[in-house]
Amino acid sequence: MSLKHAILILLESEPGSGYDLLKRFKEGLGYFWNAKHQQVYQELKKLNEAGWLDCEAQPQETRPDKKVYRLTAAGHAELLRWLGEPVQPNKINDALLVKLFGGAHTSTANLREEMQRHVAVHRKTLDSLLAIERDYLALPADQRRALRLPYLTLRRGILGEQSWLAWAAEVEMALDAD
Amino acid sequence: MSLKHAILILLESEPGSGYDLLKRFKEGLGYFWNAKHQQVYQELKKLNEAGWLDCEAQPQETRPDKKVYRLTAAGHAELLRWLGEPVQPNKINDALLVKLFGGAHTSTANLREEMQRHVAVHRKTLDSLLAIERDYLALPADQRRALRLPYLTLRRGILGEQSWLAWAAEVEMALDAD
DNA sequence: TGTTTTTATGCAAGTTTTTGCATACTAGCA
DNA sequence: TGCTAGTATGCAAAAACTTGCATAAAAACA
Repeated sequence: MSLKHAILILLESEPGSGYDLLKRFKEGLGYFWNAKHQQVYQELKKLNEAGWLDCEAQPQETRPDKKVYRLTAAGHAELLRWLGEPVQPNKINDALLVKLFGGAHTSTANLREEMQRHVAVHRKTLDSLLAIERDYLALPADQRRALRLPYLTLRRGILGEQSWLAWAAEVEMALDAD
Repeated sequence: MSLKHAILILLESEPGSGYDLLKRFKEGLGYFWNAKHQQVYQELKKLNEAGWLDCEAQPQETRPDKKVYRLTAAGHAELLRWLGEPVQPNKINDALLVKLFGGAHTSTANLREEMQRHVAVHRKTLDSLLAIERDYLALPADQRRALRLPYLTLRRGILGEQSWLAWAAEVEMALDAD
């Protein structure tokens, strides 16, 4: 599992607290790796106990204290080890498709509504991904170069969402044919 | 979670044993809902205890006994309830993208190899989905009509894999530019 | 004849993830 | 002034899922 390694990657580029990581997840990695705050805090604790992270409490005047984590040498080594190892192909668990698969037992209207809800979500995601892409493309060449691998993951999101919406159009046509 | 409901859907169309269900998973649902055999057997036990399934041991001469499960009225009601309820949008956890996101800490050659492994898997999946589609399209109209919802899930698989491969071509180009 | 695959089921232990609850202070809005 | 959103962390329990082990007989194959 890669929550561990997602965290290592984020902390490798910059140390931070659990809360910081959660914000960074939302901006980038979160599009293809989801984690609740409880899980991130737990995982940080475990990674710290395993010796992959160091933790330093950072007192703040007006806010609760931050615990700032950073990679240890062992953590860095583990990240490199993981990067050198093949990751196994993704398993997909998609409840919407399960519902559609069994959709014969419910009404077409119900399926149409369900699809519309999901279309709205996917369109919104696509919009925000395209906005990120516009910002990226406006960067100077050296910064674009530095971010070219995260950009490829962004492209995956964009192509994936576009493909999803194209499929949804097919589904709509098929359901309308009833 | 929908393993429960995936099982209910499969048993609604035809009663069967855990082993039967596993085979049916492989042929269809398994492309978008994964479950190991242990999980299916456990889940059947739970669904039986919850009163959604009935179980009847079916002795066989040459084979170990089969436990054939079928929906109860309560199970049927639960399936309808679930179908009427919105499913929440899918969460994606894709380790390959995590690796690519953090790929700056490893070699381009390593990333290229990783991509090639995944391309091979996705191409194979796409091929088998296209083969299923060919069979479907060769069916007489009434059978095609009966299977039109599962066919839509097949289309999702096909469009998704094609989109994945198009993305992989982009990645290959980007990595070659190094 | 020996090996692998298929049929058929399951326990036990571990890991991962979710859900629900809990605290506590600040800033901005109405 | 009271409400909502944001900052910042966590425990405990449950649910979901994986991994490893285990049995047992038949069929297919080489």
